Amino acid sequence: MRVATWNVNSIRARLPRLIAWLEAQEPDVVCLQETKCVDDEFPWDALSELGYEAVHHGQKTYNGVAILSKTPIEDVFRGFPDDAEDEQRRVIGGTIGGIQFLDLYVVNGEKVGSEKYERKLIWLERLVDFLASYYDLGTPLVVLGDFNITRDDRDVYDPERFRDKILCSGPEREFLEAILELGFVDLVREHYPQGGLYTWFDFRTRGFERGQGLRIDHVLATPPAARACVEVEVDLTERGQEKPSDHAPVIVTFDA
DNA sequence: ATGGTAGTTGTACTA
Repeated sequence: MRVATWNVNSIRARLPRLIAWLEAQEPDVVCLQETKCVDDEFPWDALSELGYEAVHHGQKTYNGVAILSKTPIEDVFRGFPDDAEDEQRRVIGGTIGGIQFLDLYVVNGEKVGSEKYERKLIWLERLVDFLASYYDLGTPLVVLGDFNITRDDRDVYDPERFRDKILCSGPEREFLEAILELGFVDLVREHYPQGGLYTWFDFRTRGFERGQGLRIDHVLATPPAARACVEVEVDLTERGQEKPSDHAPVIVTFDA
């Protein structure tokens, strides 16, 4: 089973690329972030024509997550189960082929010390509580998506430039570590311990053209899922296409 | 310390 995560930065703007990428890569499961649309604008038919069933938790203009799958998606839930408000749609979960998936678009946080940053930390605390209380972490579970956090300096092209800045600050990284301490394996790190493999490149600084990126998209797996992982790839070719997202897809392969 | 681009939107906001 080939499983991908990709922040598409608007599924409507990215639809031509998404279709070409699905045809080329033929992943079985795709977790998307930043769909930036409501259900009525979601490209159900185009995805169905490619053989994908989809579940979506979207909103106008911002956020939005979706799971695409060639086989049935079961036990779907949208948002944290205890979130009555759910104004920012950042979470969707489901089970495919006996593996549970949790697709996340973590709050960006704008700038360390800002109000959005404080909301990011509160959101992350809630995520850790949710993972610890909702799941049996001895079962196959993959938590993946745009975490908007670098794990450590190996994930930063210029660590000094980003020292204690947003996406790299200590408190953010501590929440990512807290998730890993629950027993998750960071699959990209496991396969590329040397670092220097990035998933996001800032449009503003022409980061991709300069090789200046960050690894902020992650695939975290519980031990039974991690043991089945045989291959990990960041699709930098996609990031170099015309009209790309600012994020590259991350693809992992699980042996059946 | 700041800005740069992109998407959606509507003449600002988020990333």
